[in-house]
This record gives sequence, C-alpha cells and structure tokens, in this order.
Amino acid sequence: MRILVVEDEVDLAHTLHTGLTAEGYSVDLAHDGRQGLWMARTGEYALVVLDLMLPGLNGYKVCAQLRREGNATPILVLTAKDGDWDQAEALDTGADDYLAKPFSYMVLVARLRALVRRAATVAPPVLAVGDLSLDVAGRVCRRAGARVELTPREFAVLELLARRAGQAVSKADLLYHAWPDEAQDPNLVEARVSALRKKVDAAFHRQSLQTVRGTGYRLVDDRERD
Amino acid sequence: MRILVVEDEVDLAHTLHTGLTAEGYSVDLAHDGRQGLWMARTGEYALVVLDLMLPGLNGYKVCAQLRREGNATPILVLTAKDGDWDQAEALDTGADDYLAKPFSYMVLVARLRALVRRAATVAPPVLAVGDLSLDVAGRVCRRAGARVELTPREFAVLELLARRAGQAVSKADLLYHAWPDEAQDPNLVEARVSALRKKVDAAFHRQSLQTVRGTGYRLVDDRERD
DNA sequence: GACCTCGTTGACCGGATGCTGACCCAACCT
DNA sequence: AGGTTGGGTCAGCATCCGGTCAACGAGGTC
Repeated sequence: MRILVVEDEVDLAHTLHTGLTAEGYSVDLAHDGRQGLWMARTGEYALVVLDLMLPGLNGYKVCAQLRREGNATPILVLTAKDGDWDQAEALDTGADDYLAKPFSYMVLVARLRALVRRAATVAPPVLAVGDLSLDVAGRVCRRAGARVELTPREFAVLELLARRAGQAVSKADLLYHAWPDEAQDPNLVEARVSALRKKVDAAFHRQSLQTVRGTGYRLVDDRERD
Repeated sequence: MRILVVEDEVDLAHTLHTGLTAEGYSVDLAHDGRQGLWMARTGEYALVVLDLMLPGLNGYKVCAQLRREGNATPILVLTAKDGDWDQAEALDTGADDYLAKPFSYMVLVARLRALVRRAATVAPPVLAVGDLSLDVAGRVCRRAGARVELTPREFAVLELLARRAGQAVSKADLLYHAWPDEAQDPNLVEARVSALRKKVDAAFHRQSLQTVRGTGYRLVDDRERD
C-alpha cells in the first residue's frame, strides 16, 4: 500500500513519513506541488496526503488538476487554516477528506484508513485485459473465468502491468511498485514474470505477457492472434 | 458501537465528536454529503447523524440515496431550520428522526440512544454469504439453517468479513473492527479465524473462510466449487 | 559464425507467514 | 469459593514465498 505525502514543511513531512511507515504503508514524499502532481500522476498511490500551502503550485491546483485529468486517487487535504472557506474549496476541487492542522496523529491514521477502504469499495475494483481479470479488492485473478492462484508478489506485478495494459512497463517501474523496500535487481522481476507466465499464459496456451527487450514487459489482449 | 456524523460545520462536528466519544461511541466524521454517503455505504455504522445543509450533496439526497440502495441504517437528521416542511421532507426520504438546531445535547443523546435501541429490535439486519447468515441484531449465526454458536469476538470478526464478502480483508482492518481498544498482534485474528473455521467451515466440510496470504482473509460463497 | 548482452527458468534454501494446541488468567456465573 | 467460558499469549510446526544463483537460450552486432 503506497502513499504519497506532499508536504513542504520538513519536520512534518518527516514525522508523517516515519509514522506512516511504522503503520505499514510505503511512503513517498514530494516537497512541492509540482513534484507532487508528477508523482501522483503515476497512479501508483492508494492515497495522496496533500498540504494546501505549498511552494510552486498550491494544493488546490494540484487537486483540481488531478481530477481534471481523471485521476481518482483519494486525496486527504491538510491545511494550517481551518476556515470553512478553505475546507469547502478543497472539497469542491475534489479532495475526499480534510484535516486542519494541528491534527491528532490517530485521527489522521483513522481517516486515512477509512479513505483507502472506501476507495477500494467504490472504485471499479476489477482490472480486465482481454479475458484476464484482476479483482484488486478480493485479490482474485481469473483467466477466461477460471480462477488462477497468484502469490502477493505475482499479483502486484500483474496489477501494474494490467493498469498499464498495452504499454511497455519498465522493470524499474515494476520493482518500484511491487517491491516496497528498495530492491534493485531486475532478476527479481524476471523471476516473477516467469512464474506468472506459467500460471497465466502457459496453462492457457496464451502469450499475453510479452517481453519488450531492453525495456521491460507488456500485458496485451492476445486472444485473436495469427 | 460506531456512529457516523455527517456535518460540515467544523465546530459542531468537533463538539459532537468529543461528546459522543465520551458517551462511549466510536465516532467517524464526514464533512460533506458525498463523503458521508460513501462512508455510510460501508454499513459499519449503527447510526448516522446527518446534517441537511451540506456542501456537495445535501442531506435529503444522501438519505434518499441510501434508502434507495436498501441501506437501513438509522438516520437522525439535523437542520438549522425547524419548519414542518423540512421535517416532513426529511422523514419522507427515509430519515428515522429529526432534530432542529439549536438543540440540547442531552436531547440528541437521548434520541440517538432511542433510535439505536429501536433499530436493534425493529430491523434485524441479516448478513448472508451463501448459506451462511449472520443476524447482527440477534447475534445469531447459521450455516444452512443450522444454528452455530459463536463467541462475541468470533462474531465480530465474521461480521466484518461478511460485510465485505468476496473481498480480501486485512488483519489490520479486522483488528480495528473487532478489537475496539487498540490491539496490534495479528495472531489475535489468526487465532479467532482458526476457531471460526472449526465451527463454521470444518463442521460443514466447507471452505468459505479463505486465507489471502500476505493480506488477510476473505469470506466467500463456496457452495459450488470444482 | 563468434561474441556479447539480455532474458528465461529450474533448483535450492532461508526466512516469513500462518495455523493450532496448550496454557493460563480474568470475568462471570452458581 | 469453585467452576466455566472466553480469549490472549506463546511456541512449535507446516507451508509457502521468493531471493539467489547459475546454466542455458535468444537476439543483436560485427
């Protein structure tokens, strides 16, 4: 579960990082609005914690821009002010929840958990590429309706490939997404993909997991080939 | 006993939060209608306190939408106006009680308690997953019609799994739901699930309580498996 | 074709994860 | 007080992941 914290105050950012990491999340930090926007766009985050007062590009704009791009990642807004106006505007631009500083750490974690959970139930939880489907909420994978058992790592890898179906995904991206603690070795990915191919492709005489030499892998709908 | 308060006025929301928490309820806050609707949908609340005047989506709509979805959670409506018209409309859309601001805190708590009590006796909500049914009000569990005796903790665990049937539920979520005072050890959950399996699955040669390795557990309808 | 790099995959094995029985304490009857 | 029940704690065991390594294969280049 990866979380993006967009916060320029170094102390608070650091506190959030250590706290949420201890809570079991993988936390990435962005220090200004522009960087936050960039990182959020990757769509890899289960949630974005966004300070409103930011250098460069303020939180309202980041939030509004993400929504304009169709990005539905849940956003929890933080702000020093607690006026109704701020709150209203933040929620209007598409934030999902709001917390005024100073806030209790427990409250933050509770809200955050609620948001993630809600998003999981509301968002379309099933990724589909051809007849391969991934139920992200239930952690269930099916090919042509048949259940395929995947290990957590396999699921994480296939999930990112499915989110970027048709696109080549670099091993670096896959490592970043599926190996929360920094792992480097590309062979980790190769080994997992190899295992996935057996379960998801070979067992069904398919070749949807393609190698993109020099880059990474690509997941495609391969039902009507040659 | 978990209560959802949907209220955009920060002061009032805060007052209600502290007050009701002191009263022994677990209180979650939503700050606008849309958020309130999402949170209420999880079905985890014994009661919803809903302000009518809300940004985004007003209280009438939230209420009406919940009822349309078959959600029977008791709803106590708050509003600044006290005209008969408002009251009538709120109750028509499916609210269970009505309170005009400003109101006495004592009155709120009394009404609220009454509502919870009434709801518990009047509308026994039954969760069902396959032939497993949980009567939440009566604390009764049945498999294929046969009564299964569960301890309180077992019931709490199974209840959350049933509410999120088909989805993988993390041990953290289960802890959060079934161990109100903060407990941490995942083994608590494992031990309860182990006990549940004996009563609910093994005794009926079933496997509806599935392990999702690395994540938690999932409750499914397993009646027609290969 | 020689050579090199990149990718694939099987084997191995250590560590993480989950399961469960045993034990025991605390709360609650009687 | 003595008995019963719930359930937290612990430890041992089983299972499963998945990281590591190395041998092999496939492409690409000269």
